[in-house]
Amino acid sequence: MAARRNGGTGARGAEAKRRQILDAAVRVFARQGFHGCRVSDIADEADVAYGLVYHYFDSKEAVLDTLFLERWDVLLVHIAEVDERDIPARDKLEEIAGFIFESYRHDPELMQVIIVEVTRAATTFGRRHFDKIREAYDGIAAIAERAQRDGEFDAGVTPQFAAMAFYGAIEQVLTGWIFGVLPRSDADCDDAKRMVADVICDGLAVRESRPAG
Amino acid sequence: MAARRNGGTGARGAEAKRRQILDAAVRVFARQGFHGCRVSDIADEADVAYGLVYHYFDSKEAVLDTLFLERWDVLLVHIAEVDERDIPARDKLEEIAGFIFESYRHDPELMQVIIVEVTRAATTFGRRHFDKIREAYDGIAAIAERAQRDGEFDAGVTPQFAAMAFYGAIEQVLTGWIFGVLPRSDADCDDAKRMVADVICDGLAVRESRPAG
Amino acid sequence: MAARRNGGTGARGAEAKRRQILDAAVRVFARQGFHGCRVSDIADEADVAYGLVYHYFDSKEAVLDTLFLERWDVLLVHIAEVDERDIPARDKLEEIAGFIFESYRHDPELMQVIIVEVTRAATTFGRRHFDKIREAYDGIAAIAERAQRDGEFDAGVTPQFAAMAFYGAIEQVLTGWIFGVLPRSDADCDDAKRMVADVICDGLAVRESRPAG
Amino acid sequence: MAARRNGGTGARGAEAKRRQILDAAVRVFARQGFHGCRVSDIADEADVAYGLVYHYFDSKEAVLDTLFLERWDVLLVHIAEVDERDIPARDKLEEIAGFIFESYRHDPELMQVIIVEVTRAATTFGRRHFDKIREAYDGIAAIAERAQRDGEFDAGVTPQFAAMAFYGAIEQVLTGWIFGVLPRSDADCDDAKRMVADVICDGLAVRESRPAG
DNA sequence: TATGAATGAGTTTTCATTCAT
DNA sequence: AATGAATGAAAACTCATTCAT
Repeated sequence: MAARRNGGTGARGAEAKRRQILDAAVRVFARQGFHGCRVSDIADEADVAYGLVYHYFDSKEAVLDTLFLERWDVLLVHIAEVDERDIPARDKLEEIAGFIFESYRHDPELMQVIIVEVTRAATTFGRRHFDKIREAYDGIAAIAERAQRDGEFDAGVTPQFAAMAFYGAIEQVLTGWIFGVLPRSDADCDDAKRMVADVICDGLAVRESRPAG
Repeated sequence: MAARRNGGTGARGAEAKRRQILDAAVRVFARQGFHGCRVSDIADEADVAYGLVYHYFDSKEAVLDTLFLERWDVLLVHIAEVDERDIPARDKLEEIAGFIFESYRHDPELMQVIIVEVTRAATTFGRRHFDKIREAYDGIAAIAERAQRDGEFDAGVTPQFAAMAFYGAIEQVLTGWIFGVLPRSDADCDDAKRMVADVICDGLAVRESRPAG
Repeated sequence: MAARRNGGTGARGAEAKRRQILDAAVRVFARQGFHGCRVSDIADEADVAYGLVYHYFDSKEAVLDTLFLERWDVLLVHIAEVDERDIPARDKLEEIAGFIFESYRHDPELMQVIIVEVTRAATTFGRRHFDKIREAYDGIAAIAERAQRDGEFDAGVTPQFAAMAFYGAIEQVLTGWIFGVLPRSDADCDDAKRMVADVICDGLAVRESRPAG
Repeated sequence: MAARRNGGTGARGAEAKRRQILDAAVRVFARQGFHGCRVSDIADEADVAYGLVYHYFDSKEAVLDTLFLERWDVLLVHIAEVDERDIPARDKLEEIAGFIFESYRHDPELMQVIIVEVTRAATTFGRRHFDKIREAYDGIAAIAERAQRDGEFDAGVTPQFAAMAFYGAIEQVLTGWIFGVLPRSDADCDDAKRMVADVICDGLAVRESRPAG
C-alpha cells in the first residue's frame, strides 16, 4: 500500500510485476473462479509470460493463499485492535462488521475471491486456512465473552456460538451481495453494519420499551 | 421415503440399487469431498459395478444434485408449512432452525455434504442450485416480513437482510460442528435452536427488563 | 507364452491389449529411448487409446519396469538352474553368456531396452532395480566361488570381482552390438558365448601348452 | 593444467570462475545426476550468478561435455602413449586399467559423472560422444591385435571383442564401486588393476602349470 | 440390468535458455 | 564480466463418460 522498501530500480520493477500478477489473479479468480481458470489466464490478464507466475509463486494455489493471507491478516489485526478499545461490545462488533463491509466496498473482487474461494470453500482452501480463519472467530468470541463478564451481553448463548452467528450473518450478507440475492441499493454498506449489529445485539423482536417501527 | 429392503426382484430391486448408490455417495462425498472422489469410489462403496452408477444417474454431478434436491425440498416444504401455522414468528424461526439442526443430528453426513458441497460451494453447485436455495431465503424473509407487518418484529432491518442473518447464523453453526470449531457437547442441537432464536430474535445485548444471566 | 488361464472372451481380450501395449512399448523405447518418447507414442504404436496405457499400468515407468522384470526374472531363474547342474564352472558361465546372447538374438529390441534403459541407466531405472540386478551378479559370483573351492578356478580374484568382469564383458559386447561398434557378422551369438568364456576363463594370453593361433 | 589460483583480475580471474563452475558441476552431477539437477543448482554450488553459467557455456549439456572431454582426452593420450612402450601387452593392459582405477581414486566424483552420465548413458551423452569413446576401444583393440600378431595373445578372440571384454570389465568394476556393490576395501585400486589383468589375460581357470590358490 | 474395458480431453508445473541492465 | 528477471515449450497423468457384451 505504501512505498515498497527495496532500493534499486530492478527490485522495484520486479516487485511491481509480482503485484501485477496478484492483481490480475483477483480479477481472474473473481470472474472465472479458482478452478475455472488456468494459470495462463492469470498470466494473460497480468500481461506477463506464463513462467513468471511460477517465478514468483510456487503454484496456482500459492497465488490464492497470498491474496487471502494478505487481506485476512489485516482483518485479524483490526479485530485485535478493536478489542482493545474502551467502547461497548456492541460498538466493537459494529466496528468489525463495518470494517468487513467496507473492505467489500473498497475491493469487491478481492473480497469475493476470499469469501467464495477460501472461507466458504470448506473442502479446499477453507480447510487449509482453517486456523487463520478460526483466529477471527476466536477474536470475536473473546469480545463476546468479555461483554458477558461485564454484564453487557446476556450469558444465555456461549461466546463461541455468538461468534459463529455474528460472523455467519456477515458472510451470508456478503454472499448475498456477491450473487445478487440481496440488492446492493437496498442494503448499502453503512446500513449493513448497523443492521448486523441490530440483529445480533438487539434481536429482531420488538422490545416492550422500543415500539415497532 | 418408506424404507425399502433389497428383497424382491425387478423394479423394487432396481430401486434398491439406486438407493444403495445414493447412500454410498453420501458417505464418500462426506469422507473425500465431491472433487476428491472418483465415480469408482462411489461404486466401490455401494458395492456395485462402475457402469451401474451411469445406468441410474447421468453424471457424477447428477448424484449430488439428487441428494441435495431430495433433502432441500423437504426443507422447503417444512418452511412453507411452518409459515402457515398460527404461532409467533419467533417460534416459527426456532422451529425452522430446529428442523435444520435436527436434520444434522439425524444424518450428519448428508447434511455435511449438502452444506459443504452445495450451499457453501458458491462457484459450483451453489450456483447451479441458486434458485432452490433462494426459495428458502425467501420463505424465511416472508416470515420476517409478516412479523414486521404484525408488529412482532422491528422494521429497522429489511426482511431479506433478516433472512440472510438468520440462515447465515445457522449455516455457520453447522459448519462449526462439521469441522469441529464448535464443540458438539457444548452446543447440542436442542440448545442450538434456542440459541439461534435467542440471538436473532432477542439479540445478545442484555435488556433492561431481562437481567444478564 | 502359453494359453492364459482366464476364462471368458472379455478377459482374454483384455489381457491381449495389455500385451499389445507392452510389445509396442518395446519398439518405441528401442526406437526413441524411454525419455525420448511420450506415452502417446506407445499408445499410438499399440493402436490403443491413450488412457488404456494408464488402465493397465500406473505410469510410463511402470511399463518399463514390467518389461524389465518379466525378462530379468527369466534370467535369474536360468542362472539358478544352471548353477545346479553338475558341469564345470566354465560350462556354466558359457551357458549363462549363451542364454543372454540368445535372448538378444531372439528379441534384440527388448534386450536393447533392458540394457540401455535399465541395467546401464545407473541414475534412473538401474538404481530402482538395483537389488534385482544384483541378484544376477550374486548368482554368478556363487558359481565362481564354488569353482574356487573345487579347485577349478584360481583364487587370486574374488568371486565378486570375477562376476563383475564376466557380466561387464557380456554387457559391453551387447552394447557394442546395439550401437554397431562390434560387427554382428564378425561376432555372431554362438561365437560370442565361446569368446566370453575363452576370455574370462582362459584369458587372452597364450599358454605354454597352447600355441598362439 | 597448471594450477590457477583465483588471484588476479581479467582473464585469469575469468578462467578461475569457469573452473569454479566446472568443479561445482562435478559435485552437483555426482550428487543429483545430470537430469536431477537444475542449472541454478550448479550456479549455487559454484557461488556464481545463474547467468554466468551461460556466459561460459552454451548449455547445461556443454558443461558435461567439457568435463567428459577434458578427462577422456587424457585417457586417450595415455592409451596411445602406453601402446608405444616396448613392454608386453599384458603389462600395457594392466597399465591402462591402473590408470583408470587411479583416476577414480584421485577424483571419484568426476569419474562417477563420466561413467554414469556419459559412457553408460547410451541414449544421451553416450551417443553423442560415441566416436570419442570408441577411440578408446580402438586403442585397446590395437594393443590386442598387435599382441596377437606377436604371438603373445591367442587369436581365438577378435581384438575388438577382447577390447570390449577388457573395457567392460573395468567399467563394471567402477560401477560396482560407485554403487557400493563391490566393497572398496575388498578390491582396492591396486588389487583391481592386477585382477583385471589376471582375469582378462590369464583367465579364471586354473592352468595345469599353475596350481589353484 | 449389469459389467468394466476403453476412450481422450484438459492443465499444472518444470526448467533450460535468453536478454536487458 | 556479471546479474537474475523474464520467457514459453513440452508432457505425464487423471478421471468422467461411453459402449460393447
